[in-house]
Amino acid sequence: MTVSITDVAKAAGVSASTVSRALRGRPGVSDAVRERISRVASSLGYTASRNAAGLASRRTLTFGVLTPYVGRWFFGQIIDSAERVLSEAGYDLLLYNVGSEEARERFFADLPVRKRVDALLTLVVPTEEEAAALRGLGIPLGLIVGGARPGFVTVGIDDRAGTRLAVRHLLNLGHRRIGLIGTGPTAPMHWTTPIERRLAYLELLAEAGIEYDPEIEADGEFTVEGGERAMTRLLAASRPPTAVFAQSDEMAMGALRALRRHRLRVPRDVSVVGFDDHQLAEVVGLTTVAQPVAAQGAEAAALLLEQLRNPGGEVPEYVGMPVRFVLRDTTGPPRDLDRD
Amino acid sequence: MTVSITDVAKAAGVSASTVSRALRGRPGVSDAVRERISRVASSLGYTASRNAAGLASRRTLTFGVLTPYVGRWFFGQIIDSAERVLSEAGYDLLLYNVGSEEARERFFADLPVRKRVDALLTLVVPTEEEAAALRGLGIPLGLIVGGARPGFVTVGIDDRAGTRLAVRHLLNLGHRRIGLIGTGPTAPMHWTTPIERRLAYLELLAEAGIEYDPEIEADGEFTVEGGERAMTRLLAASRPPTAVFAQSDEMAMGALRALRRHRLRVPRDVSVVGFDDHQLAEVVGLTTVAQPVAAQGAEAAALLLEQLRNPGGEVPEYVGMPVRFVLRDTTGPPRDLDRD
DNA sequence: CTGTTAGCGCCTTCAG
DNA sequence: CTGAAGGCGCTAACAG
Repeated sequence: MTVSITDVAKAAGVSASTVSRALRGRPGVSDAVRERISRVASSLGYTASRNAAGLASRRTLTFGVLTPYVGRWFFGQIIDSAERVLSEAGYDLLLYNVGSEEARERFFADLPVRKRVDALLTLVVPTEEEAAALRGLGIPLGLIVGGARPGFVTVGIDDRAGTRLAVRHLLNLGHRRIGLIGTGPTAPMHWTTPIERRLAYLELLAEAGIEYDPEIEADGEFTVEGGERAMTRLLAASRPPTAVFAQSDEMAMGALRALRRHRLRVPRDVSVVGFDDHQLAEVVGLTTVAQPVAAQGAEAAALLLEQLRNPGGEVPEYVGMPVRFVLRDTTGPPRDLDRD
Repeated sequence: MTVSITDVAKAAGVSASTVSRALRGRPGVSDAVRERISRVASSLGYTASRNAAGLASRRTLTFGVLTPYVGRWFFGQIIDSAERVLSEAGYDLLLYNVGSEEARERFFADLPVRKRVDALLTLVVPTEEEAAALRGLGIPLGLIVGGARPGFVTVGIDDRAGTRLAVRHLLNLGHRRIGLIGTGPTAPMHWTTPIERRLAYLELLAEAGIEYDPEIEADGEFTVEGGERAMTRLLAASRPPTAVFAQSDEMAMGALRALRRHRLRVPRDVSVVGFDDHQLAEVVGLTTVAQPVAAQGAEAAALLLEQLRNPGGEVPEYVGMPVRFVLRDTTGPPRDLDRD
């Protein structure tokens, strides 16, 4: 039913090896024969099975991508850009969504990518154990996040620098009560982004001689809804903030929503800064810190491809991408400069 | 280096067949042996190669997903939800982004999924030729879109009904000059969504005795930026609209942005309705038509799985999902009721 | 330049 | 209940 290489070989009156060589453009086939074979192959609608080819050649021409979300903007952008680079290079992409604890365990228990992919790019930051399991795969590994991991080509941004841009901006405007929306204390330790951003926030407050107030820090779960709940909590503080730094644009948008519900004007009553430069940040006029998202996916994919092409070659351990402050409409001076 | 089934067989003192049977839970292995094998396998870190297994069994336990975008909200949601259902069922997901004309041609020329997937779900609406090529794969096929296609299990919504909800709302508010942002005349004919939505818009205008004015229809390319440009064009019309129906929330958000730039207030000066109920629609208070996006992906995946489990079984040709009108803050009565 | 011979790692008969 | 043999579709040596 499905046409195989021997079918083509017979039809073209040659051996299977010749068909294989001809179709893959390898040397050692006369032009005449090669052309005849191509014609026969396409008339029969033949395409080599990548699985079988991979089995024989030990190259699957497939990448694995591990992600905690597909539907969230940041991850979607990265998968999209990585896929473009890979398909351009002739690679397929096997996608694993390990967002739930359950799916994650299942993945690391089975490691279904074993012998199935030539390289793996992960958007979830592996625990030490998980990282070890991945290293055991014996293939090039890539990671996108704010800090390097041994054994992985890592692409990321300087979360601290980005955060400093955001918080410094609020300080320069005269804010002294600056709230933080990030992850709560339950955040997994291996996912460094929120930790780094929080530390930079604390650092800047300290530098400005402002005392940290836990009452104006809340967990926004890195989602719109979580950001909304977090902002609501901040507003209920005994002394609410005049400005808020949200660790992601999605949480910032949730915060904006909460403010609207409370009939508070932005930035007159409260200023808000996000992080990411989400596609819709411009639509809502959100002041934020931009990071090149798609570029990170493309770069990571390209580095892994390079590693596959040139196994002995040197690979950077960490590639940092630039961050950039983007001033829009959600930040302004505090209303009561003398309030604090 | 990488441990194979024979390694496990040797270590456990049995044959490879027995290992295969034991690990896959097939009958015909004594409990004692089965347990010994599992222990040995996991101590060796053995996982069967899905590629090799697929070659032998002719079942790849893999789904192919064809999509025009990954990073856009609608598609990301669908891929996400489909992936959940599939990984739950033990299937892997091979993702193909055929957004560019080039990638699309490459995909249909090679059909790299051939012999590589057990079923295929497509989020791009294939042309007749492409559909034929896919049918030639001889595997269950799924499609997510607003209309059925022969040979595909199709999941979708009633685009006309959804559009009617949106436009009727504007009419009820008293609007008579209602603009349309969708795709231009260059839209590919096989992608029915914009066509259907446009037809429903025209129908309703006709029913209301309003003459269609091409000057207040513009192409928004189904993106935020495109929507912004389209709205700008509508505002430049000799008689600008008092309300706009955007065929997607992303375009509607672009329209909102354009209105803000023009210092027009929403809904006082112009009303805007979108379509989709994007995650951030609530944040910007966008009135829209909601469709169950994730549910469509999950349903399509489930239907294909069912088809794989029960090849002879009956399959619905088309599964329609409900749409629902969501009233928020971007719509109101026209300012000058007597203006038109 | 081309064909033959061996597998790749696994599953599926078919014997026992 | 278990093992041996054969083959899935292809590529990689090795001969000519």
